[in-house]
Amino acid sequence: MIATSIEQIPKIVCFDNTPRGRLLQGAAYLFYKQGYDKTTVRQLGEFIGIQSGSLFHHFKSKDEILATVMEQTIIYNFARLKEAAERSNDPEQQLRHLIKAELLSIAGDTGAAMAVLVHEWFALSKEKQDYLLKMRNEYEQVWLDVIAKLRVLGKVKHDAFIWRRLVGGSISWTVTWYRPEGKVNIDELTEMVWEMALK
Amino acid sequence: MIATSIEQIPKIVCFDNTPRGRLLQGAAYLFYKQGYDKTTVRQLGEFIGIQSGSLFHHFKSKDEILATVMEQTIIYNFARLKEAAERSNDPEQQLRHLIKAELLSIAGDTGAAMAVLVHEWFALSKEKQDYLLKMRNEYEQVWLDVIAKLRVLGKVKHDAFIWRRLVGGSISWTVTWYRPEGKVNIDELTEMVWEMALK
DNA sequence: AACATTACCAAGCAAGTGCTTGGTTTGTAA
DNA sequence: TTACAAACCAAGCACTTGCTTGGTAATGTT
Repeated sequence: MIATSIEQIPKIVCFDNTPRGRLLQGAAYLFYKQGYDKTTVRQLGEFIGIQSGSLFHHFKSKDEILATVMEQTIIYNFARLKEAAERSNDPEQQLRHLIKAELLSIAGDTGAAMAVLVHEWFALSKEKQDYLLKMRNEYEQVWLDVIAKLRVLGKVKHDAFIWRRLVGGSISWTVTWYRPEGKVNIDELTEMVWEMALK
Repeated sequence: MIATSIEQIPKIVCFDNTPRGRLLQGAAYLFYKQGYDKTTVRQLGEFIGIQSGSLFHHFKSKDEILATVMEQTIIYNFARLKEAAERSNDPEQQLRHLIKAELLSIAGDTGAAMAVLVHEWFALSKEKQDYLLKMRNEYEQVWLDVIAKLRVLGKVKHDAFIWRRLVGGSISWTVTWYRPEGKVNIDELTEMVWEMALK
């Protein structure tokens, strides 16, 4: 179930192939599988094939490793979301694209990293939380722009923030249950969420 | 922001007033505010006003404290959910009651304890996870029974499990954002989720 | 070849962790 | 009053943790 070395795990797209990138990749996987606190620097070192002390040549603290995993994940998925929004001019179709993009982030190729972002949020230091929250707000703004247009069209009646959180909840929660080999794929799931969202 | 002793915190309904109950109450609060791993037995002892070693007169490990907090929370909210289901015979109304009951669990009087259940799941040992999963299945069955009736009526078209997870996601996710002093109350939220859920 | 930079090792420190132990106090009921 | 169990204390053990340090190997550039 849990891999013993970094070669055996699926690649997470938001990390490059430098030593530093592989380190983040391994960290994301272990944090995902075991949680941040239960993953020791010794274990992480062994996993990617270096001494635990050598980790601190790349990052000055374990906390910074976690923060960087999260930061890269947000950056990558923010880009993906913006691309999705630009793929159409019709708000209803834009919404569909946003839903699919977010599902891909969470249940697809960056799933492990997104799970870390969701589950280990409180393990972060307060300052790093604040920093990442700013990036998160930009991300949310893409959603809110589309929702605003849907409200003008009368397709969304409720408060935009609350509505977004309910829809976002359905999507984010997939992190706890979705498996690619299960009975629905991302497209079908997109369709279901989309129908629910647009009453 | 974070209380320094147990007298200052709001009571969580699922724990009684014995020394053991207060211990659980304090643990739930600290685990909620700081996370399980960042809460030390020394801190918990100080919080409820005993020596850290004395905790182990009541529980044989820190892990068991966490598991008990979760167990009591599930038991309490399972009872609440069953009551809710029995409050009506009309499936649509039953659904409304279920939604409200679950929102109350998560965003209401057992919110802190439910947050622990959600966030610290991985901190549990594998055996305790399995044990609690069985209770969780009973809980889910209450939902599935109502959904089955809704499907017969044509009110729910999609797969029952997936549908439940999407709706449950919206509800569970409130743990990350809902504040009682915010712009919607539980009843309004219930209504929003209910409308979304029923096509 | 010479240098600079990046990547890493081996060893260990200081602090903190969950938990144990042997004993004392407090509550309760006969 | 006595008996007994529940509740708690004070001290500390055994271990793990993140991280530092002083040095070496690998890599790339000119």
